[in-house]
Amino acid sequence: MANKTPLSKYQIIVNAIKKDIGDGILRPGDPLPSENYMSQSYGISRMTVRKALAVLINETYIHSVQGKGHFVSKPDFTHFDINFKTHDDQDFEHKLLSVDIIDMSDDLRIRMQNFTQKKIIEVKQRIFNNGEIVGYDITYLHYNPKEPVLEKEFHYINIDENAATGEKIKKHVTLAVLSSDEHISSILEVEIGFPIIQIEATARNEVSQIIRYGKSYFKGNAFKIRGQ
Amino acid sequence: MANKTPLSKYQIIVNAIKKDIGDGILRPGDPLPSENYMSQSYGISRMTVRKALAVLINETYIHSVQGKGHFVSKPDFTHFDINFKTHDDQDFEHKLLSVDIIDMSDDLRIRMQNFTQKKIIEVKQRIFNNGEIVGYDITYLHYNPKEPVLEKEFHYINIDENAATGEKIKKHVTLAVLSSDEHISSILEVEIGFPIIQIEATARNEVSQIIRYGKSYFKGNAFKIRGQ
DNA sequence: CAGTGGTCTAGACCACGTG
DNA sequence: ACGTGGTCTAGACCACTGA
Repeated sequence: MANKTPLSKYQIIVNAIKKDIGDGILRPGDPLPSENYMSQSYGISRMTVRKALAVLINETYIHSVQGKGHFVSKPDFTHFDINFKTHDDQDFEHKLLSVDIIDMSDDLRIRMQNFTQKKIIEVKQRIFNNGEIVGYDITYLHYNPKEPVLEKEFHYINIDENAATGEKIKKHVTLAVLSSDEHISSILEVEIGFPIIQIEATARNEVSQIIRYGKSYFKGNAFKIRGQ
Repeated sequence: MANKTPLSKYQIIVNAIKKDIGDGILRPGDPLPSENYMSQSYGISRMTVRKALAVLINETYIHSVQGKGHFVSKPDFTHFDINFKTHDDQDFEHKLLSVDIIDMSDDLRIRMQNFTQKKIIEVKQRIFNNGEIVGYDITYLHYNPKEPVLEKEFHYINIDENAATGEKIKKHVTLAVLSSDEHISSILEVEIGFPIIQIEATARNEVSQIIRYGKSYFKGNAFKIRGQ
């Protein structure tokens, strides 16, 4: 019944504040006691209080404003932490179908808002779970003959490329629902009309140039989603 | 061109490690130098190194294993951080339609796996953006006459109720696609057959009892999704 | 100005993993 | 026994807010 390991000091603070929020003692917008106050009232160091607050910020219970304090956040009904995982909680396997350097089509030029580049890298992958195909992905990458972009891409795809200068890649994902057409049906091995979830992903650099554009097609029944 | 505020020491470490991961110098599974090593090699305190690592852990670039070290994580293609927001990046507004204490239907008994409770709280909300209705939500909550559950629920809905004891609520969200039927069409003001995204959310307590069950219906075209 | 959070230090002790 | 990460301290200085 009792916990085997006693809770750490910061975890006790975390739980106490969560309870106050849950009980409505602290309500959205309310300020928390200051770090120094909590440090003294709990009899612990300020750094330990900050560790507790960091956990709560990370879990979006609160947020901080420099010079003002920490405040209880509004519960966010619009946010979900989603895992595209299968029922048995296994990861998907990605199998490369092809990597090509192709001429940009007019459609791609428009989608990637790039009218100067002539060639682009196209990566096609099939996505499997437990031997069964569950998805199909096409990704287009900016082609720069000087850089081993593909290498980089396969090393670590979710990277802020300009991290060294502190610049951020802005990613955008759109989810849509459609019925499988002949092409998708043949790849995913489903009948035409099967519900498909299409995920369209765009990555932009600091100056809003699209440096990556991809589309994934998943079987509508192929995944499980876990919410925060 | 230059940054106005110089980067903090921990941010420099964060960027350096991100760059090494991006360049493939550090690859998934690789260990990072130990905290003490980085502390010495960068000439900063261990706590500052830990702050940098905490940021990288938070952004899922790395993970730690006590007694062993920090390791570069595999890029996770199955994870998305989703915001159900509108194109203008505004939040949705939730407008309460009704709150009732109702008799459990057989269907609900099965969905909530509760065959002892007779009554349950039903909360219906419509979800608006910019004056336009974009969604509809029905949530069922465990009814306990002794507790002001509703109050609590409206204070803060994303709460770990048993936080004080360290117990966790397990939440589960399922996303499905369907065509609008007559009922949904009348509420969301769309024609029958309109693409609808249905989100089904279940919350379980420590002993896997379902304490909350809800369904939301969103217009398929009503949202934008941001991926991590 | 005083009060707040943000960064950083130089230690300490503990828990865990491996040889 | 030793190296790793996890927790914690008691200070320090800075940046920002608001009266």
